Amino acid sequence: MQAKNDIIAQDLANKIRHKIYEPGDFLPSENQLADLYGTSRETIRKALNALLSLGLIQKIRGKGSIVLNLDRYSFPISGVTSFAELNKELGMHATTKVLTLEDRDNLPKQFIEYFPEEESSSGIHLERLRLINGEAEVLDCDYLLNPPIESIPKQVAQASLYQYFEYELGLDISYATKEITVVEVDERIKELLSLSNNLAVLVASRNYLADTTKFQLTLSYHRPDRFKFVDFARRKKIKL
Amino acid sequence: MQAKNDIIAQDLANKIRHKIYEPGDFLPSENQLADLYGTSRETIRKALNALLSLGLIQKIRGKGSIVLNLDRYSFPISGVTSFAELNKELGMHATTKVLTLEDRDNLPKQFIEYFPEEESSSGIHLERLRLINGEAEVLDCDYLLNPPIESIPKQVAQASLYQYFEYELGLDISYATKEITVVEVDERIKELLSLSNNLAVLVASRNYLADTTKFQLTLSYHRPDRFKFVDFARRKKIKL
DNA sequence: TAGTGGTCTAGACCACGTA
DNA sequence: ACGTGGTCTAGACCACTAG
Repeated sequence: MQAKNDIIAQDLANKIRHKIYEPGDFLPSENQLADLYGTSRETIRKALNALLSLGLIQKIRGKGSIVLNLDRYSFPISGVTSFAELNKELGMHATTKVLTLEDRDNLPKQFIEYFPEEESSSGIHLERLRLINGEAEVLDCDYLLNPPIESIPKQVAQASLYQYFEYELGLDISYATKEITVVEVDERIKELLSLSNNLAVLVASRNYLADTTKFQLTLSYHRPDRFKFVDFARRKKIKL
Repeated sequence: MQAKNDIIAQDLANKIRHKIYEPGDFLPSENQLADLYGTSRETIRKALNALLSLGLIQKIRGKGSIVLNLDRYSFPISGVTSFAELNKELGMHATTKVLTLEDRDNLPKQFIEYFPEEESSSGIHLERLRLINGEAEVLDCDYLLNPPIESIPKQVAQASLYQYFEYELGLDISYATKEITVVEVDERIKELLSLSNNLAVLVASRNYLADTTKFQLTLSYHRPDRFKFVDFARRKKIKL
């Protein structure tokens, strides 16, 4: 059973997506929405907060909730999302070539620099080349920690890891930390990505389950000329 | 008057910062916190949600709220934050050299490719070189839109734009969209940043006030070998 | 003055984890 | 059985924007 506030948030997001509420429009007021959805105002507010943090709306006191411009220029793709999901969402028609899929007792060399804390963890080493229109775009190097991941069927590596984790294994993927840098790569990666020099954009991430178990380390090497990371951010009220 | 839930969130964040609650510890339960702070549980939950989205804690149903590991490896610096704020927060001892500060009737050429929608907007063109230990690190090129920004005193350009906007002008800085790419730069930028080739990391952002007024366009050119962007992200429940 | 969002409350019921 | 977080409610008061 989905929470009522999530259902409402999803419904409003869909209506914004399908231009039932257009950028610049005001949503119905919170009281009206509460009537519309037959719920309390606090529940409506929780739904609106979800849209707020996604950058779909902006709330203006005394006036209402205005739909923001999410088209053309901005296109937040950050978050914890798999390549397969992005591919589907953006209609990229990408293909995946599995280069490596092997069980290991310790972390492959290339990962140690970025994830030294997992040096002696057992897991599954997975390397996949992502191609768009036949051109190499990204090299995804994953290390799936065991536990909690016992094994990866070959066709899953080819398709969607996240769908397998969430729907087959019932894992609750929750959060990630990411680090974007520019690095020098070796000849192998240079050739795989058809780079003109030895620089690539590296996105290194640690991915966690809802119970704080770390389950995935990823090194994503991107072609610098194709890399683009778009983000929506709100000014923090809390100072760390 | 600060909202009670913000005060509580700030207080808990401080206690986590100062290791009163350490990574791996559980916070007091929501009911206990409600008693401690003399407030209702829903207010506590709003405070905890702020810490959740910052990546400071993880809530586990049936168990409690556990403090996450924010040290060593991860260090979320994303969001809508000015260089002066980062400088202070991280103790970087950076200096700023103002290269350009002039009123304009239209957008400078270099901005048009990234912000075509503002081509004929008047504003203030500001270029600042950020140095750390005397070495050029970042070139920040800003265009402050007029309105809402009328003018920038020279010493403000030297110090903190955001402090001036928020405390002097009373502007309510609210959100931003950012785009990170790798670009080829011209000779001028190459020399300013002492680049060995003509590649730089570009962070282009549009910054908005709470009433959705766009007030700042920024092009930040970073040395690739020094650039690092760290982010914390939660898996989205809402599908766009 | 009326309507909007911002905040807070006191209580309720549920689902999950632990013992 | 008990404590935890997850959700929802109906109402209250406030601050702000508008006509």
